[in-house]
This record gives sequence, C-alpha cells and structure tokens, in this order.
Amino acid sequence: MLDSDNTCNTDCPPRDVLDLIGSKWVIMILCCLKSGPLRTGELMRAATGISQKMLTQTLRDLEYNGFVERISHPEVPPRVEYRLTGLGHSLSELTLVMQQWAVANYPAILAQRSRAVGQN
Amino acid sequence: MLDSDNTCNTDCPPRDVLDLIGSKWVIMILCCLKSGPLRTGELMRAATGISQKMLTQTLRDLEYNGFVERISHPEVPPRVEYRLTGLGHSLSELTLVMQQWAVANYPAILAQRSRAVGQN
DNA sequence: CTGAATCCAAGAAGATACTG
DNA sequence: CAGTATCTTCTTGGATTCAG
Repeated sequence: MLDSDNTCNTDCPPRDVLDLIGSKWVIMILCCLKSGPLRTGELMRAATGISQKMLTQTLRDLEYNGFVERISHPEVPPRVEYRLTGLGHSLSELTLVMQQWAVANYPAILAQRSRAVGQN
Repeated sequence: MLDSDNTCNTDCPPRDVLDLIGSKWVIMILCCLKSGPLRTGELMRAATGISQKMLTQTLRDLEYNGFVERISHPEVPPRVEYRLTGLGHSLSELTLVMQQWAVANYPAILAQRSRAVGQN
C-alpha cells in the first residue's frame, strides 16, 4: 500500500529511486549500455557531453545500487567494461516507459507553456 | 523513435519531464491532489514538511507545464484551489508506475548496497 | 489567507591537472 | 586507458520577512 492517507513521505523508496534516475546522466548511461557492455572510453564518446568525473561518479553510483556491473580485465593497458545487471535492465525498461510518456505528452506540455507565457 | 544511435541528448523530452518530476516535491503534490482539489493551506498540511516557498514554487511550475489548474475565487479573504488537469492525472499515473517499480525492487537495491559496503 | 522577495547553506556538476 | 583530486560555479531548497 502506497501512501495510505495521501501523504508521500520524503524518505520513501520512490524518492530514493527518483533521486537516482533524476541525476543528470543516469538515463543516458542506461541507454548506452542497453544494447551491450561498453568500455569506459566508449561510454565517454557515447554519452555526448559528459565529463570524465561525472561518468565515473555516475557509474559508481549505478554500481553501488546494483544496476551496473564493473568488469575489470587484468591487462596492460587496463581494460574495464560496464554492463547492465538484471536489475539494471529492469530499470532501463522503466525509464523507457517514462520516455514514451514524455514524447507522447510533450506536445501538450509545450502547448500549455506557450499559452502560459502568452497570458503574462 | 527514441534515441536512434544510442545517444540520448541532454535536451530531450525525457530529460525535461524528469527534471520536473525529479524536483523534490512534485510527486508529493501530485499525490495530494490525486483525490480532488485542495486549497493552499490544505496542501501545506497535506504535504508534510514543505515550506511555503517550495509549495508555491512547485505549484507555479506544475501550472506552467499544464499539470495543475489554479482556481482563484474572487472573495475576501482570498480562496485559491488547485486541481489536477487531465495531463496532471496522466502524469500522476506515470509516477504511480514508478512508485510500484520502486517498492517492488527496493529490497534488491538495499541488498546490493549492503553487499557493496561489505566489500570495502 | 495567499503568496512574493530576500538572504543563505548545501549539494550537483563542470574544468583542469595529476597518478598508476 | 582508467581513475582520482581539487577548485569553482550553478542550482536547489530552507528560513525569514513583507504585501495584497
């Protein structure tokens, strides 16, 4: 039962998950990894505009929460791959639902926005 | 078609929507309004912990994007009600999906987290 | 009652330089 | 190649005060 008497506490699973996928690069990373594992450098190129700091930071976060698996090959030079876990795939499907909702309703949102600015 | 070549640009509808529902109080407000219109004061009490500034700020944002309708009754003292639009109800259903995913997968996430800290 | 304005602290994110 | 560390900037959110 979610939200018994119409109050959604601040510290609830939904908030926790939202803070995750709400962070700027998470969706993009999930997106990039959906079709298969990638190396760090490949991710850097695939996720256009991300800095190295944000990339590793986001990956650590995803790893910590069990959405991404880090595979380090003991070679020289170092080779590291990241791949979605089962939970990660599940999450990426959830974000897909959101994306679909977003593209479906975006025209309505934009229309309302221009209506709103017109009134001022 | 979302995301043709595996890149999800920063300025895309999904990001835009995420920035909206990712903001701290949006879900809670949607939640509170789901069962019917509420006045400002009622919202203040329903959304436990919110400040007045964040309440009006969040409402303006929701209004601007067409999720909430502001109904001002020309009375003294002033009486204002907020109610979900059709788009708002649609969005609240989307957040419900997220909430369900969150509660369903939260145990797995927590388990992974404790496993992660154990390794360090 | 409703809500706008201001000031302030904390966190997120970017740029850059450096290590194994 | 992969990752860390530091410094700076910008945004969020909270506390308080004031106005219609």
